Amino acid sequence: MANEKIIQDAKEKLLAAATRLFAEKGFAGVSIRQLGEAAGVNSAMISYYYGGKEGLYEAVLTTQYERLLGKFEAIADLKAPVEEKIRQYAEVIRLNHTAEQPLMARLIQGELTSPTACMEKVVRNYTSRIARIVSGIVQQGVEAGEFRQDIPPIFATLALAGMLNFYFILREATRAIVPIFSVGDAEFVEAALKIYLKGMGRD
Amino acid sequence: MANEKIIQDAKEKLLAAATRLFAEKGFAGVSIRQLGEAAGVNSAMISYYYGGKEGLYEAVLTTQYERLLGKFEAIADLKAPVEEKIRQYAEVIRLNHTAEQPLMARLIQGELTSPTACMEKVVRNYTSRIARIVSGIVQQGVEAGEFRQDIPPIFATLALAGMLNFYFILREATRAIVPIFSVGDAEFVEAALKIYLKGMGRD
DNA sequence: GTCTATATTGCGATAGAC
DNA sequence: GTCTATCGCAATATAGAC
Repeated sequence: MANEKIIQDAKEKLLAAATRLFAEKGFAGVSIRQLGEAAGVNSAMISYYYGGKEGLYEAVLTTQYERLLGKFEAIADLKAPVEEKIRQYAEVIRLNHTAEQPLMARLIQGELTSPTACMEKVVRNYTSRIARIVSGIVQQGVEAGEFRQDIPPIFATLALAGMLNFYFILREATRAIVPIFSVGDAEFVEAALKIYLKGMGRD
Repeated sequence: MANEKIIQDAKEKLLAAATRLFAEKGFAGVSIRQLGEAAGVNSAMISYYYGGKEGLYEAVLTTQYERLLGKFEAIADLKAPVEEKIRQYAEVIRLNHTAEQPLMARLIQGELTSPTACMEKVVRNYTSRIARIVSGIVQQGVEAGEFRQDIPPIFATLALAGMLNFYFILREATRAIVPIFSVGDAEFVEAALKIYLKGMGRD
């Protein structure tokens, strides 16, 4: 029905605007009035649809985490050598911070850095699930004899995730002033993978 | 004079309490009343000494950045092989997130992730200075023939900083639920250095 | 220097008209 | 479903007494 379409529109417009604004200013830095105005929806609708500002925030976080989780699961399920999976993982991280939804990455990183009290469970839940999936990929490399065996897979996972994500966090914070980031994201990812794949090599 | 001592005490107590509270809850998440109460100082003193909440925040950030910058400069100035400098750098990061001032690290990381509008210049200034110093250490390794030459030093620096810092960011956000972090920080740092030093090796 | 009291502004949430 | 109006509260900042 057309009515349901309109409702969906208002809900989705709120979700989209909230994703952007929360990412830019953090949960405490945005008011429901700003959220409503940015979405072109009356701010009272936030309570109506999401039960309040916190409910909207949780919806934003969950949506973005689910999207990311799905991508990592798809990579883990591929029939491919481990190096190819690692490269695809890196590419998801890169796209995630650039072309696709640059702000969503910032949102998740922000919540990671200083979690809102009420969101801790959500963050911990998804973080551990993602870590487990990527760790499984590294484990595959160890079992295939391609990766060294003296590093626990979860440590190797966190090292890789850190190399890639931290660069983009920093780039976002310092871009346009520091000349560091003039070379390009793809070049950094390539360099990081060189270090990582050699560092994890078995020989 | 005793009077100056007392003034200094109030200023310092505010700075110390603000460092802790801003780190825990972020800039927007703390009120000047909370800050004053935690410091045992009347909240009106914040405007008196620091010109307002933002001025206090800037003082906190600058103080902590200077502290960190000094440590990295000291390492860069050492007469030591590059591997030793890299290990000391990692140790500073580790201590910075654990024993010494665990919350201050969170504060800086938080500001890095989503800078307060008014703090962007401060963050960019210190970030670029720190990046340049650590990059100089890596450059030394390249020139000494110990590190590979096909990775730009600034990329190698960001990769190292990312491996180490991201782990602690994640640990802080997920600790006590996810069993990932039961093994210990020093063990992770050792594993990360193994990957990094082998990955950056010249052979 | 310190503190009380307060001016002013903005917040999140909701009752009630339509 | 949507919007206006408003309640109750908490925020920062400051004037002015001491």
